[in-house]
Amino acid sequence: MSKQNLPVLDQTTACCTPMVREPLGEVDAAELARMFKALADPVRLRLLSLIASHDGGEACVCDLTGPFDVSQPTISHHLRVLREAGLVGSERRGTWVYYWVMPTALARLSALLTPAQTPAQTPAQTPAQTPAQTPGQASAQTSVPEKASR
Amino acid sequence: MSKQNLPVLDQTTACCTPMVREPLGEVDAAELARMFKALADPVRLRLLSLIASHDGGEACVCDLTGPFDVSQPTISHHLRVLREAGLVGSERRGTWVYYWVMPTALARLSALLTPAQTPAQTPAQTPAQTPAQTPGQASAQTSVPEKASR
DNA sequence: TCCTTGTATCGACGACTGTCGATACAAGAG
DNA sequence: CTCTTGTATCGACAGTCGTCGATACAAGGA
Repeated sequence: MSKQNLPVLDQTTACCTPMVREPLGEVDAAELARMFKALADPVRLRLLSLIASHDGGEACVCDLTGPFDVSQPTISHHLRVLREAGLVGSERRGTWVYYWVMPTALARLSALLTPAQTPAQTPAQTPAQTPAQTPGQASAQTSVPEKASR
Repeated sequence: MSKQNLPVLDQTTACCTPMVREPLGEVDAAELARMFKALADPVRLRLLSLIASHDGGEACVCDLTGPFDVSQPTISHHLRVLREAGLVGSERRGTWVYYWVMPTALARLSALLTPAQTPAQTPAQTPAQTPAQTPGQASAQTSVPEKASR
């Protein structure tokens, strides 16, 4: 925890364009990676979905410690990670502390991962051996495409 | 690398429902966390955007090692992480190896993070002190909401 | 055949992360 | 005030991750 104490990520700087359109800059990539890192844990993912799907869009911590096998300090730690990534907000109300999701943060990540605007068809599945541009120099690569499976 | 050798994640099992609708199961959360973990690095995020925004939707590794400060083995390692998470595919064509994004994988994560179907208004920003359901027992919490900022 | 270039794997090392028990803080009840 | 309950912080520890140099493998050219 002695790394950097950037207080809380908020979505003011980086982009909302799908990454298919243009490559990410270093600064945007670093900030987005911090948000994805907060999502990169099964417990946090379930916590987030539990909060998001709860009545009223928010949940008390006492509703969140039950469904998990981990201890209460661990749940508290995960909630802090989600909060510091800007994915949830929190508020104490009397005895209990409530958490809710930040829809703008989720929407931003969702938009980033949107494959394309044109909903034509999935252009993968076989990359349709478009030679694109041969990296070094032009050479007709008519060799058999061989899966680099491992 | 001695952990588990699950070969490559493919999107056959888990859901495509936004997590706002229903809580994630343990199995789905674990698999989705593996995919988000692959996105949780600035270099991998930039690699993915570089591949996705490249001409023809695919890029040679030789196009990808240039824009980064890290070494070639590190780039190769990151590409492998992306491939084993099911986010990109790869193929050797003669001398060069090409990578492309898997749009279905990205679309699945994007759908999961979609805040809501109803595009009414953002229900956060002030959680609208709905008492929802008092956790332990009914008690009128009319105390002032105080931000649990840190 | 040997040489060169492109890419992947190996082994190592430092940094970070998830988890725990112990403990501290916050707020209400008696 | 003291007690109880809900939540957060503190250290510590094991496991994982990102990075590197060295090296191996793949493919084409001389």
